[in-house]
Amino acid sequence: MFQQIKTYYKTLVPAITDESWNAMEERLTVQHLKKGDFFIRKGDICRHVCFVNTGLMRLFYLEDGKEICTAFITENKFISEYASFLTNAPAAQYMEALEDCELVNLSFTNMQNLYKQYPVFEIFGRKIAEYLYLLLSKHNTILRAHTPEQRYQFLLDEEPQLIQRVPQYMIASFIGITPEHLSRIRNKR
Amino acid sequence: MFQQIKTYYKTLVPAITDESWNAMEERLTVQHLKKGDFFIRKGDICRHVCFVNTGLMRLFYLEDGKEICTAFITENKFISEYASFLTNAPAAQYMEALEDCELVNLSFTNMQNLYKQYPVFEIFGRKIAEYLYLLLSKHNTILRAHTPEQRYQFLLDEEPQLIQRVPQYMIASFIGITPEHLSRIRNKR
DNA sequence: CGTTTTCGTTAACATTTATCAATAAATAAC
DNA sequence: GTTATTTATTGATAAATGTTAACGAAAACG
Repeated sequence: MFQQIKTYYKTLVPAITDESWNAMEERLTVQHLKKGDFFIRKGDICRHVCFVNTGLMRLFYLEDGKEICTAFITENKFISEYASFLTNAPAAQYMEALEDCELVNLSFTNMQNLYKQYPVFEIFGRKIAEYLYLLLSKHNTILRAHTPEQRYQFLLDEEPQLIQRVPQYMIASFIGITPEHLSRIRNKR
Repeated sequence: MFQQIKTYYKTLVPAITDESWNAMEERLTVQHLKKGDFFIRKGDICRHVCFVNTGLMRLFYLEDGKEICTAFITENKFISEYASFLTNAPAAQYMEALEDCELVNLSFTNMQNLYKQYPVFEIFGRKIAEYLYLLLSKHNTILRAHTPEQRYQFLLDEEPQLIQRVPQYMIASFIGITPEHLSRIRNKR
C-alpha cells in the first residue's frame, strides 16, 4: 500500500531513517475515489497533500460555468490544491478523479507534527514544495507560449501520455482554447 | 544592510536562533545593479536566490525576438530563476534590473551547507519554495483568466503599485497581449 | 446487443486580437 | 534646455480564434 510513496520518499530524502519513515507511515491514510468523485470542491479548505498510487486526477477552475483545467496528475506524483493547503484559505479549484484512483494522503496537521518531531522531515516538506513549484513552472511556460499550436506541441513533447488518457476538450481548456479550435489544430497536421 | 532580510527571515522562521541567523548572515553577499543590468541571461545557471532590498527586477523570456515578461519583483521580496536554481539547469529566462537595485544574495552552495549545519534552516528553504509557489500560482491564475481585460483588472487589483512602476508594454506582455491592445483596453474605461 | 450520452469533427459566421503604420507624448541623453 | 530615443495612442486592415449548430463516432449504460 505504501511501497510506492516509500520509494519516492527515499529518492527525495536519501537521509531517510527507519524512524522517520515509520513516523510518516503511521500518519498516512489511503483513500479510493471512483471516476468522477471529487477530492475537494471550490471553497473547501484543502487539508492534504495526496500521492497518486493509481489513477488520474485533475484540478480545474469553474469560470462562467466553464471548466478550466490547470493540472492532470498521474501515478507516483503528488497533487494538492496547494495554495489552499499552504494558506489554509478556501480552494479556488476543484480536484476530481478522472479515473478510479487510489490516493495516499498526508494531512497538514500531521505534516506539521512531523516537522516538529523529525527535523529531517523538513527536507521532505521542502522537496514537495520544490516539486510542485517545478510542475507549476512547467505549466506556466506552456501557457506563455505564443500560439495555441506551440502550447499543444509543448504538451505533446512533455506529457505525451496525457494526450491518450485525458479527453481532448480538457486538453483544450488546459492550453486555453476551445475544443473546436484544438480539433482544427490537430487536423491541420 | 541585512536588516530587511533579517526581519523577513524572522517572520518566515519564528524559531530563529542567533546562531542560525549569524551563520546565514556570514554567507550573504550584497550586489548593486544599475537599471538595465542583467543578473542572469538565458542559458546561464542561476546559482542564487536574491532578496530585493531596493529597486525592481523582472524576469522575461525571449521568444521570436520578443520579450515575454513573467514576473516583476519589488522591495522585500525574493526572486530567482528558481527552476534553474533548483535543477542546476540553464535558465530559460533573463533576469534584469528595471530600476537601480540592491540585492542580498544567497548561493545554492551556501544554502546546502546551511541545510546540513542547521536543520532549522530547512524551514527557511521550504518557506522560500512555498513563497515562490504562491507567487507563481497567482500569476497562473491571472493567465488563466478568460479575457485580457479580466487579466488586466486582476493585476490592477492585486498589484496596483506595479502599474505605476512598470512600462505599459511590459505589463501587456505579462498578460499576454500586444501593447496596442492594452492601450485600447485602458482607454475604453 | 441496443440505446443513450458524451465527445470529436466540420462548416459558416461573428468577434477578438494582432499587425502595420503614423503620430503624439514622455523620458533619457547630451 | 534641446535633441534624441523610447513609449503610448490611434486607425485601418488582416489574421486568429470563438460561437453556434449539425452530425458522426465513440464510450457508457442498461
